Amino acid sequence: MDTRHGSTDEKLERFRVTCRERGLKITPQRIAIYRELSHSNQHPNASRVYEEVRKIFPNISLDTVSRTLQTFSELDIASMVEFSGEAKRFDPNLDPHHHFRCIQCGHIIDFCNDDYDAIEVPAELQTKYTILGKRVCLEGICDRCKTGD
Amino acid sequence: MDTRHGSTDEKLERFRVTCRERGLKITPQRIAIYRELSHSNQHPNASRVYEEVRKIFPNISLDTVSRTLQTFSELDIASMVEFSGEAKRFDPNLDPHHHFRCIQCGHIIDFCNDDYDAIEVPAELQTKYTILGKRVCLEGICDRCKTGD
DNA sequence: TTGACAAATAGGAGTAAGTCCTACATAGTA
DNA sequence: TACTATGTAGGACTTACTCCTATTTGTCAA
Repeated sequence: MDTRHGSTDEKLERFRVTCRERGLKITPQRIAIYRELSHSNQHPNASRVYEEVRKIFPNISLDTVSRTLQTFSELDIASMVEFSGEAKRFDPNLDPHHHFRCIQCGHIIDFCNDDYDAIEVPAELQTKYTILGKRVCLEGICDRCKTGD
Repeated sequence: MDTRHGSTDEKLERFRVTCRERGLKITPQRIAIYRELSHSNQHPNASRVYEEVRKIFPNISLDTVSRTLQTFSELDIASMVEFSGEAKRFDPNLDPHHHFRCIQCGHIIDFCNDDYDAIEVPAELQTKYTILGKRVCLEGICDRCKTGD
């Protein structure tokens, strides 16, 4: 899957173009971070990327890696895995339901939907893994943040 | 939505029964934590529950709240919001895709599925909120953890 | 090509959220 | 009612950032 969209060189060239378009300075650190992220298929966190990039830039700081990954996700150069980076959150609702989360205020809204409950797990996943839960996760801006903020 | 399944008293009675069934001692702290969780529709984290429960038990510790919520989710008295409680994880894949996450090793696997891409956002959500992303999140045990561990 | 300057970085301090440890307390039972 | 496994409080520790400030560096304009 990770080769569907071209070689590393192509990816890096697209990365440079995107940075220029969005007014982001192209620094060796950013290139190294982007390269490491796009090589990994582990959905790494900042610490993991930091450990790898440090092999090339021993003086890079974790803060730089953290900020850079954040910047990438804000500018749609990468995305952040939904709900990650939040404290453990608990839900007393045990019935099948789905989540909408506001990316601004973090509020999570439960909703029910029969069509979503009925989605099927692809056969190839079902044989390979033991599926224990399935849920549709929507993200966006909630009504409050849209109006008042 | 939070009243669909009966009054607070009914919930608490069911809670007591479940605890007994699973050999969990019924302590005043656990009752207070459960009550607070089931009153909230905020998907609270341990700190928030702690702040509330402290109003009734000023000496309760955050550790107790934390452990108790963890216990509740292990015994299916509550659930933990998927991916929460993990460090921010980043994904270089910007194409529509979905996530399977192993609840044992934390590994996240991307997969593509046209049916999942095609799911529609319910009209009432679409008018109320601005939907920016949608994804199916599956959870379970991955092939590695099933066999080797 | 060279400044100038806004943006980015390094390194250290600070913070949030949770987990570990151990002595003490108590719910459930016999 | 007394015993014991289970649970709790409080403090130390850990992880993963996030903030701050001085220094450095891409980029643009002359």
